[in-house]
Amino acid sequence: MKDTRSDLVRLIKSGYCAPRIAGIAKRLRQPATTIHYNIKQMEREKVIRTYKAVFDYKKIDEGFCTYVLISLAPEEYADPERIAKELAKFEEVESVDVITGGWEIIVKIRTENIEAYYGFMRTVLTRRGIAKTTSLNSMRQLKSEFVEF
Amino acid sequence: MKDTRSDLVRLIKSGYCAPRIAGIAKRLRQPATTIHYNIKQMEREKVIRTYKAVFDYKKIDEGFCTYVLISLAPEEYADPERIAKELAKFEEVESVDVITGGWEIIVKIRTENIEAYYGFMRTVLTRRGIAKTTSLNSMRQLKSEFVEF
DNA sequence: ATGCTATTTGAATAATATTCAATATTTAAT
DNA sequence: ATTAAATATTGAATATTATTCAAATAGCAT
Repeated sequence: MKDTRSDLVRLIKSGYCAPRIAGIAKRLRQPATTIHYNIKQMEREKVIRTYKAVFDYKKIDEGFCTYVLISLAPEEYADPERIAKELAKFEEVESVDVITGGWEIIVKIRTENIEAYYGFMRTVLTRRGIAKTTSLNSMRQLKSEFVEF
Repeated sequence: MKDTRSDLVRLIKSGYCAPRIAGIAKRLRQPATTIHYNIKQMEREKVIRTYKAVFDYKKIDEGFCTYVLISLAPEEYADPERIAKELAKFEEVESVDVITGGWEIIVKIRTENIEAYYGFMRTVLTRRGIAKTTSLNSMRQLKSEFVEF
């Protein structure tokens, strides 16, 4: 058996999907061409960024979810985006925001389990510029990516 | 002009999309029927929960993004999910998690602006059971829903 | 090796997206 | 209010894509 599944997951995690125009048209009781026109317009204007799949993350070995609050070292205050951009590159990272409040960055991370998270933490969240981290572990996810569980 | 757009946004925000099998097949250099078989399997097994659109949220009047750390009142400790579930119902809420650490719940909220957020905060985040909230405003989003900006 | 089950695949069909041209609606200027 | 220009809606025709089906192949347990 080929391992098609992980390739598939990787692709549809952030793209390779499309709107179901016929279904939308039926639901909104409008001609498919009208729906098509409006959606293409939103795509052209970049209102829609992409289409993607949402997973049951436990079933794709990303069941362990953590929010990490990051305090930067003073020398990074001038440009918190530098580190934020670096963090965004990792596939384990679902989201990265530069924030106000007691911390500079919040990152949402999905790994298989606590060991994998510990590994990520040690290799990534200990780099120069990151002064301190606070991990908030998700024990239960009621909603994610606007999708209720 | 009909207001097709907001209907459209509402629908594709959490569904009414599908994988582009032909595109995936070409990319992975595999027959479309093989891709189709594997994807249908993942759908049956509920590995894939749904397909959805990702937006440039500023362009759909959801540009103001906040993470809220919630401390529950002691009488809610036994069942933090009760309140978490309630919060998940609001369309402004992107995600809700019950967490470990200094707070019980973390919520990600998207509103048009700070006034709309204030309104949400006053009506929703002040209900019985919620003892204290800490708002972390997103000043810049580098990644969201696994999609880099 | 044998049989059994799960997966892969190509050919045929069904369904859907897209294009195009015509019509209707909105917008802005006078 | 009238007009002209730009934008949006729509049905019919076409192109593309998903899906079904049957056959072939590969994996697995005994």
